Amino acid sequence: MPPTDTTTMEKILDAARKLFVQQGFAATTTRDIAKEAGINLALVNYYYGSKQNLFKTIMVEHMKGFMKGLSVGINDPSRGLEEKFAFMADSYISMLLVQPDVPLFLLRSLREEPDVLFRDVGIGPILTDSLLMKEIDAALKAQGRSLISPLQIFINLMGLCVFPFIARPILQMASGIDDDQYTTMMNERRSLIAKWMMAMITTEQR
Amino acid sequence: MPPTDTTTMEKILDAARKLFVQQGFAATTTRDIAKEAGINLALVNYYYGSKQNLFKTIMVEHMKGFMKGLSVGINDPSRGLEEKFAFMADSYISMLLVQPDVPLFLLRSLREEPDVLFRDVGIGPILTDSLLMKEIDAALKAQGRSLISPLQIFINLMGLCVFPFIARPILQMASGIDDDQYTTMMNERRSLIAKWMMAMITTEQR
DNA sequence: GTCTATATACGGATAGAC
DNA sequence: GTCTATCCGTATATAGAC
Repeated sequence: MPPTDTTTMEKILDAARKLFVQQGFAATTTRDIAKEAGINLALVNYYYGSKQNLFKTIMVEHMKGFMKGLSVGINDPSRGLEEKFAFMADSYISMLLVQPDVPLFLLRSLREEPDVLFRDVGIGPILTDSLLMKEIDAALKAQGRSLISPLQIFINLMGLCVFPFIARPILQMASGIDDDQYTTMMNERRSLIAKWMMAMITTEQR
Repeated sequence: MPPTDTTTMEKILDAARKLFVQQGFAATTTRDIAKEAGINLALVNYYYGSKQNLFKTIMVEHMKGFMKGLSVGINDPSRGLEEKFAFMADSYISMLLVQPDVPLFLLRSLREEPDVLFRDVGIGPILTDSLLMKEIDAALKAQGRSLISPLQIFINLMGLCVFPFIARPILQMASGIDDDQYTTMMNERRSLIAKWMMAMITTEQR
């Protein structure tokens, strides 16, 4: 995206983002970051104080981006339930094809520093009163399946989108398919997921 | 599980397993391991040569355990398709409730050292000729949905089982539910997943 | 703002006594 | 087999010159 970087601060941030997301906090050194950014080692601390602080900056940035996108998707009044599923799946898959390492980075980071979630990102239970959850709930009730929590369905949506990217190495090995075939499959999921979601909701209770 | 450890080698292995799985390779020090095991620092290298080698031992151990369980599940001739789904989901969820950090550990490790997969574990495309894949394929064809790869369905199965554990922190935050409620939900999934899987397969093509 | 040089600490690994 | 002591490389961070 940035062919010619602008300021030194941004060079550092770009390098740090790339390395932290790929390797995590402990495996990334400030020397790696300085080299990747093409700047002097001392400048990392000059601009960002500490490695910890630089990491937190990257983490909060990604976390906020995710929450923002999610918030828009689950509260879009212009789309019905299936359209919401389709739009969200398509959006996530587009993002994941470009940045496949981000989910693992976020999930890993949240285990190491769960406090960041509500301290620096200010995350609350944004799902609870969302339009999407209301619509899922209504659809379930229409099928007489009110015993199932709408959250179960939401978890499925996220899992169907994200998991194939997180688990790509092992899934590709176990199935013996190559990179191109896998990417093709991910693109097919753009439209499949919404249909699967509706099938899970509308299947009759047994 | 082990209230009284036996040999020094096992003490080290148990400590290393716990810490590596929780924190990953880079964030875990040999000193941490020695302290956790209650043994002398020098003994780590005495028994396992290097931190790298100890880590690989743990990684291969978990990887083989996973592959073994998977191999059994997908080739069980005594169960039909829906029963396979139900059995596999139930097995995975039981394991994940006890060891929720293992999937993230494996997926992370495989990114860092993908070679270990076929070098030390000897993993091939075990899915390709499995009974489960044949059955999924047959079920899809029976619905006139031969355009969908059975692998897509398998990915869904794994995602529905594993993802809620990997993403637990963020999902719990976003929904505002507590630990007990979340565990209850995971237990409900034991029986839900197989039904969802069948719904995804048997829903009519549109 | 950017560089060199360095303080300070920590981590992996081993030598050698017991 | 287990311990103490230590070597040696590397990492974060900063002081101070330019």
